Amino acid sequence: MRLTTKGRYAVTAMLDLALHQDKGPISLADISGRQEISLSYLEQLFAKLRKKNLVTSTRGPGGGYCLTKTPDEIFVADIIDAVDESVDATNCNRQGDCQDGLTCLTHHLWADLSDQIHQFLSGISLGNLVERKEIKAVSSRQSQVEAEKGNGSSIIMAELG
Amino acid sequence: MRLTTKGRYAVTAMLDLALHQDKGPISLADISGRQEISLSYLEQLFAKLRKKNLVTSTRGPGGGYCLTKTPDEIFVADIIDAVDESVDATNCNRQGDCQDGLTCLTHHLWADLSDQIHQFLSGISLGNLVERKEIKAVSSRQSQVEAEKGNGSSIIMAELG
DNA sequence: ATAATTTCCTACTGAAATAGTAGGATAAAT
DNA sequence: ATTTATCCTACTATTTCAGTAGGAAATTAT
Repeated sequence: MRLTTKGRYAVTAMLDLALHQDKGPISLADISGRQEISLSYLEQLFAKLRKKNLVTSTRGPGGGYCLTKTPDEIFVADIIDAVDESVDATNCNRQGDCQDGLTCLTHHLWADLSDQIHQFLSGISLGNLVERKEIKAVSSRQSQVEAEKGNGSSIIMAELG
Repeated sequence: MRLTTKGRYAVTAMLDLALHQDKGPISLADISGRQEISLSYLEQLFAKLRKKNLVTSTRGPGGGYCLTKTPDEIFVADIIDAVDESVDATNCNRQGDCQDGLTCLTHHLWADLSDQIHQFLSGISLGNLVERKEIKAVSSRQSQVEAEKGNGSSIIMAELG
């Protein structure tokens, strides 16, 4: 089992999509700018997300990605699974054949742990995350930073603040 | 965060110790035989377990390793931690400085997940595992296999069965 | 004493995965 | 026609895993 930057990037990018979905298709360049994830790496992750039917794409100017379902119907577990980060802690892929075709001494422990993690992550939807106030705060901070980058003016934001 | 063979081996070996602690110091060769873990790799893992004061060692013939505390006082989380498999799912080691010194969009999600996993694994002691009937079953199977290897006779076991 | 056992310690290694980079092809809008 | 953006493949430095190898030091038994 691993949970590394890959899975975190995927969830972060999908959450970014959920937060900005009202603006139509969101380009990976936008997500890359806001979340500071390499554009090319994002492309590879979204290839997998698209294959798993979590997002749809439109090409050309004004194009980008949209969520296939509503944020409430997309769960963190689905996203992590889509980019090949298994949430399974057993060595045998839950087959129970970890020691010469039979179960190893700790098989049941890892199976239980896997259940715990999976239950937790499949209980949290993008919709849940969007509603969290800590995440709203981070998101609005990111929008400000991007706006300042975009028009090169910190005076406007200073006036708003 | 990762949970791989390393952490699983460590927990399995420690559980093996707990199951056989009545026989005095247990050699890594014994554990290696029963759990099918490379002896040399076990040595490296036990170097870490010893540093974290989870086991004590005695050298020479009849020597081996003993648990420092009772099985009820040793928790799975301690073991995994000892062999450097962090149970932390955040990218910033819970510092909250994952994006330019500030928290990234999904920081709180990974912090919560980390709490879940840690809570689960630090709630399970070696003593708990020893009492589980699935684990008792696997352990007695392993003892039989080792006995057959040892005396080269399957007749005796056939009589017992 | 000597031999056997067992821990202890360091260095090395093949394989795999991560986290990218690079370069270009394809499609759509202005 | 140009720009924007996805799409696709291949390459790569770094790290870690999981294990091998070889020997030193300590302890027990013969």
